[in-house]
Amino acid sequence: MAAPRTRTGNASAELTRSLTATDLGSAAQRERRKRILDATLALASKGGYEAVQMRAVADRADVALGTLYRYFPSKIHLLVSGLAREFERAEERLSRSPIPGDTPPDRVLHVLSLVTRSMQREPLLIEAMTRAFMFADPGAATEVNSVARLMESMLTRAMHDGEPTADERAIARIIGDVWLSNLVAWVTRRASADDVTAHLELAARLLLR
Amino acid sequence: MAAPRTRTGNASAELTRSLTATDLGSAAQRERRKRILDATLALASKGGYEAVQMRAVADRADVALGTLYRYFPSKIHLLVSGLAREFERAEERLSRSPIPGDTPPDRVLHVLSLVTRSMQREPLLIEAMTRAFMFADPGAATEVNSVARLMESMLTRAMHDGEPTADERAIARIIGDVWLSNLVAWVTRRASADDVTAHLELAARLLLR
DNA sequence: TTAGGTAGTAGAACAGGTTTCTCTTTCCGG
DNA sequence: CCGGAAAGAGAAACCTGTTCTACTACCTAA
Repeated sequence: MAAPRTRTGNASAELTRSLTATDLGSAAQRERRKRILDATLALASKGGYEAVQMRAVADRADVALGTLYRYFPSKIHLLVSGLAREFERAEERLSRSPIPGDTPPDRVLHVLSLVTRSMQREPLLIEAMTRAFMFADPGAATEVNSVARLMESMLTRAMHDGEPTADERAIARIIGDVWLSNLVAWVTRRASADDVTAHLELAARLLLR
Repeated sequence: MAAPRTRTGNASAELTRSLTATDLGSAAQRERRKRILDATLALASKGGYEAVQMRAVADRADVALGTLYRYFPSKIHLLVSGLAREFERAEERLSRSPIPGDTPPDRVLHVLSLVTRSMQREPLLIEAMTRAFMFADPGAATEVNSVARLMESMLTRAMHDGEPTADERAIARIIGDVWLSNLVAWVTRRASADDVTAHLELAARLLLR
């Protein structure tokens, strides 16, 4: 990034972690956090990664720059936290009704096709969140991890309701890996949305035969 | 990045592309390009992505900052071009002797284990190049593409000598995808080198059974 | 009530990627 | 050899992520 001046001090070891939703006692704080993430996603939707500028986010969220940094210690934390919130919402939506599809691979592909559709609906938003996720360094591991967990749980749940077997879990992880790599390829325009879908279907076919 | 001021002008359409090795007629230019990439890799080895600072690269390569930007229009182009050079060298080395391993999956895993070993030998270098590759935007598509091509050709060649079948190509691509995703997980310390190896072996086993 | 700590605001300051400007130097066709 | 274009040097300027300072508001425990 611009000038990640060699991080000083940092004794409390909590300085590099975003304030998670549960940390925030006061309603005003939850409200602030929501405004910040809303502003982030709005800017990302409109102009992608580069449009998510910290001053712009702070302005739009009606918060001082210092406050923004208190809630999210870097642009990466901010965007990945936004991604996590989107995943949480998606999982909530998914859990409300059974996932269509007769076989596990069908259902996995159905879930992933939702993402592919959102790629076409909100390309800049997906670009911003994907690039942040991929660019993250260990300092944002907590946030990245929670996204990875959500992703995996969505995929394993799609395979079937009960507890997944080890192989099923492995397959879900591989499909998730293919999906991530293809997302990256899509961001750099090396692959179209149709390419991504085709590759995912092929992977599912090869893995679940 | 810091200040990718909305790119102005850019009429020649060549401004956003690195000078490839073959573009460079003069020996002095090839030499300059080599010095720049050497400096880049040296700094990356020592301090990872954040240590590859454009002014530092220019200094170390004994080149003016403007010249550096003439050769590589951004830090991302620079690092991804360095990665491409490494891949070319690796492919050259690989093509000199047959790849060990009795079965296609064995050979693919052998090739990938070379990378895993280099991850342990030069973690910061791998971190720098991986993050640049993953963070790339369409402006660096040319460079990213050439890396992707090299990677795929290395993997398909590892499977066996002749022309690969469509399924083989697909499998190589999937394994490459798994590898990339795991590289990212390794960079954020969500996965150890052993985890990466284990996941790759598992993927190979599931795909090539 | 009051001292002290926490969260917030406003704005300056700093760092590093990128651009721009102004020479010099090098190269090349005539 | 000559003049102009292209390439390079050097340095300032600009933009945006990040950090820091000074100040205010509020909340809580003594």
